[in-house]
Amino acid sequence: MAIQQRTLKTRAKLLEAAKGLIETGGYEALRVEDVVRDAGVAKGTFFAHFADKDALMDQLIGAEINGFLDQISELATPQNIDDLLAALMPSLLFMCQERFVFDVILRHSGAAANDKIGTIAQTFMRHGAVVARWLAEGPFRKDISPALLAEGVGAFQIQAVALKFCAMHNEVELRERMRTYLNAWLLPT
Amino acid sequence: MAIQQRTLKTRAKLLEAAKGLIETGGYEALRVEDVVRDAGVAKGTFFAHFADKDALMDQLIGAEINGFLDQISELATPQNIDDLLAALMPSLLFMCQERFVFDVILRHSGAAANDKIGTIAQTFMRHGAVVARWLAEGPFRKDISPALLAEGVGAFQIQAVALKFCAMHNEVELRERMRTYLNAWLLPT
DNA sequence: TGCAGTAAATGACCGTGGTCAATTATAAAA
DNA sequence: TTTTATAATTGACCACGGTCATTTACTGCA
Repeated sequence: MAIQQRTLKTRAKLLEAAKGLIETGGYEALRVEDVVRDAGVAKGTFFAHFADKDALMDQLIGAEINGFLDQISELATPQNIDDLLAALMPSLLFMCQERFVFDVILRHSGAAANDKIGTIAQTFMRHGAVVARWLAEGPFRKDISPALLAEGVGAFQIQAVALKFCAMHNEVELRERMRTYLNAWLLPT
Repeated sequence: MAIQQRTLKTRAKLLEAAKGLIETGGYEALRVEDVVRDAGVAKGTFFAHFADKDALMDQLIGAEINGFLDQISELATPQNIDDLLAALMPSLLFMCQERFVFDVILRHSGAAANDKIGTIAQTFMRHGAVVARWLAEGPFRKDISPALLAEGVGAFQIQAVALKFCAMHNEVELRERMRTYLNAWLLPT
């Protein structure tokens, strides 16, 4: 039996309700009970559409990140650290908005063994591909592969955001820290 | 009024019970109710001693990591990537044992704004100091500060473990990935 | 149009982390 | 010793994510 119309409708209602609640209260305060109330369905229905609350988070946050990637993909290859930094900042700032969001992203950044790969994990691959292409084409170090360079950029992005949430290191701004990392990683002397 | 004897006794009982349960069932399966049952106290008592379940995890996991740091601290300064790698592997493997443990570590790796700094966050600082000293003394790149180099090593450690949990990249071993990172970061050509 | 089989939705129920007003133990002061 | 202040403990209770047997809606077929 094919997928029914109401299935799509219900899923859309759930997503719409969740988005509305997040707009007012942020991600951390989201409650499944509120989502199903606003969507006008029963609690069990939610879990027929999403494996768990985290799966909903994965979809919503993944969609946001994909938005940034759409923007980034249209850019010309950055020719220096400043341009690269400018391209990376928006998604970095998004990750910074809520500690909770950052934690969700960390949890989902890698696909679990036999599971289907999630939205956020997909964005990480997509992000890696875009950055690798840039690094291959731009004036950056060429002694290691673009893929490895991109992996490193990803690692430093996580590090920069993590330290942003850390009281001990707040005196240095996120952007400046990221600039320092990129210079050291991409243009060693 | 000074701290009472029974306070220390109760806390010790709770920690002992938790350790026992983790030995048999691992960290993820730990339940507060089981801890208080084994410790012979009421549930509320647990939360008088630990802000939440995560605070207990922070203490237990932090203690383990401090054990590795004690070992590491006695080592002579590594004179090459292989020796450095050998020194870093034990704690890396510990982080790998359970996805749940890795998530706890990530959540606690930075201190929250106005909170007291946690055990795991302390181990990260301690680890950074040890690695920075090594990198300052050893035959590694000198164009950037030892502190920055150590921060990078930390970032790559997280990256290596994260990819270990990711089905897409499992073909490369953790150790080899870490070696690749260290070579590229510490000895750029 | 009615029937059969399956997909979707329901909501009472559960597990577990966390709260708090009430109670009990402790130690200092009288 | 008795009183008193406060630290420590208790357990009933709540919040919220998640489950599942039952009910309802849909669709293809006779």
